[in-house]
Amino acid sequence: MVEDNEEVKQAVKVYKALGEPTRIKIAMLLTEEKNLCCSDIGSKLESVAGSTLSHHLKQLTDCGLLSLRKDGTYIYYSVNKEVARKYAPYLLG
Amino acid sequence: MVEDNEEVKQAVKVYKALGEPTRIKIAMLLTEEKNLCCSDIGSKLESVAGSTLSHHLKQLTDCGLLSLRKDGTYIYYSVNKEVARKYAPYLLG
DNA sequence: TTTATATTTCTAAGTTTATCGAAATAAAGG
DNA sequence: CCTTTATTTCGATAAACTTAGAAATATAAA
Repeated sequence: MVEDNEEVKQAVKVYKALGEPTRIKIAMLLTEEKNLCCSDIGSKLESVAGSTLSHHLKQLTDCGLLSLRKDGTYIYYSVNKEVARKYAPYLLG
Repeated sequence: MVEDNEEVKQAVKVYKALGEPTRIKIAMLLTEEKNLCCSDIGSKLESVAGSTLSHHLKQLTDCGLLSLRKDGTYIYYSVNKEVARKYAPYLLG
């Protein structure tokens, strides 16, 4: 019987996060150019509401794939390369 | 602007397939032991209806992650290692 | 040919997800 | 303090997904 340990749970979260076109594009954007903020990212995608983007970024950070740094009103996102390397090195090119 | 080429579409499909607990377990099972048939796989998971299992296996093969070999009434599944290596080498341990 | 086994397809239910707009929160600048 | 900008939370809706049972299909075996 296959079990469901914490590492597998994280893998599922990461893959669920990447299994959506907008989110994989965000992840790919951030491997090319780090430290983009929410609105920078929005301007590089087509027509996504801010609230939608916020949900996507939350999923990507909750699974550990993105990390963030707050600076004033802005939040700068980057790819957490260790997590990407472990589960989806495809992102790193 | 980020574009949506065929390779990215396959990546999304693969990650969507792996972003579900039953399916990632199937994929992991099949990296350990190749050439399992649908009912073998079912017996290694807990309580999944045959029809459900069939849908999961279809998703995993449609994205290219599994390949299959028919033999009589049975269908034996294996992991397509090239695809796994490209998108999710995590599966290969 | 009848029976048994393996798998798929169909249909339907219940759940989750993606999305948006509007309101709320947070911080900066005037 | 008021305004602007950045982001999140809330509430709602439509689409997609997971699941299962029943019926259908396919193959093998008796």
